[in-house]
Amino acid sequence: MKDIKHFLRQNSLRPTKQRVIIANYLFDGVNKHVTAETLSNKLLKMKAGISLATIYNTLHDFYEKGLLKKLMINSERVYFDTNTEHHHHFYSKKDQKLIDINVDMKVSGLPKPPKNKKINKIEVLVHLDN
Amino acid sequence: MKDIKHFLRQNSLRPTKQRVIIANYLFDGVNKHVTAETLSNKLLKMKAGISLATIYNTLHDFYEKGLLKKLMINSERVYFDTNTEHHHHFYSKKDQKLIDINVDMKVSGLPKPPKNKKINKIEVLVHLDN
DNA sequence: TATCAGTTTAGAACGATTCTAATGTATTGA
DNA sequence: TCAATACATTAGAATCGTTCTAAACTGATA
Ligand SMILES: [Mn+2]
Ligand SMILES: [Mn+2]
Ligand SMILES: [Zn+2]
Ligand SMILES: [Zn+2]
Repeated sequence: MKDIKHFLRQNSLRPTKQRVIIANYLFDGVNKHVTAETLSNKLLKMKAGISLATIYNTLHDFYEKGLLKKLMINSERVYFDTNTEHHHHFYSKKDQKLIDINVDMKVSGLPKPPKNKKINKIEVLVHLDN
Repeated sequence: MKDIKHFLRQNSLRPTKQRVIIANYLFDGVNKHVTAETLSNKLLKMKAGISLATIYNTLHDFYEKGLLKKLMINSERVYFDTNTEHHHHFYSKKDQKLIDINVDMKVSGLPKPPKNKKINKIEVLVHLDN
């Protein structure tokens, strides 16, 4: 992501100082799973104090533009995923960490969905012990 | 569940009035997915006003005795499942409803878990559109 | 039936998230 | 270039599901 400002404009997002900092971090080429809190901590370490309100706003703005995926695997916090391809996860509750499963997995033996309902997507979550 | 009092005692739970009412409803032979709120509403309709604190306490007590499974598929509320067998779900976000998938499903192509980690369980969640 | 550990309860506290409304800034068109 | 304006940022309040607290209550036991 060389020109983040251009990238943001392409996605109908004004390249404000805060968005540039956050986008530079999130879209550096390494897929990430962040929460508002982990992102805030990371930005503080980078000496970029951005208010929590802006962090929430920005994550949602990026999500609405399709730049992030939202993962709701846990009732205490929302994860945002920079990998927007359909994929699955390993999840360690102990570490509160997600790891992408990008390989092609198949789910067989799936029954028909209930009447008048259509399958949107299938999510496999592999819980790790330790 | 004929004798709920006996059932509760067998599980090291005192058969108090509130627990008997809740257990009678939850373990009537029909599997259910409840949240504290849906359970509270159901009990109100049955003219059994039980405080929310007791509902949360009781759900957690039953969970700790292995009588309920806890499902965290959604960041806004916790579901408790009376089906404690390993199984999967259809989920309709619109209806906020879960439907059990009891048939034998297989997930193939799963990669090895990360070093020093062991797979605890695999959960398949099938999101429905409407 | 007295005792007491366990239970229930209302309401306070908590924590993630959203909202509010005041202030600041990117964009644009004269 | 530079106001005018629309959009963005922010601190702090509000919200909402859930947990905690501490006082009143009750089931189990002897
Ligand atoms: Mn968070
Ligand atoms: Mn609930
Ligand atoms: Zn991912
Ligand atoms: Zn179920």
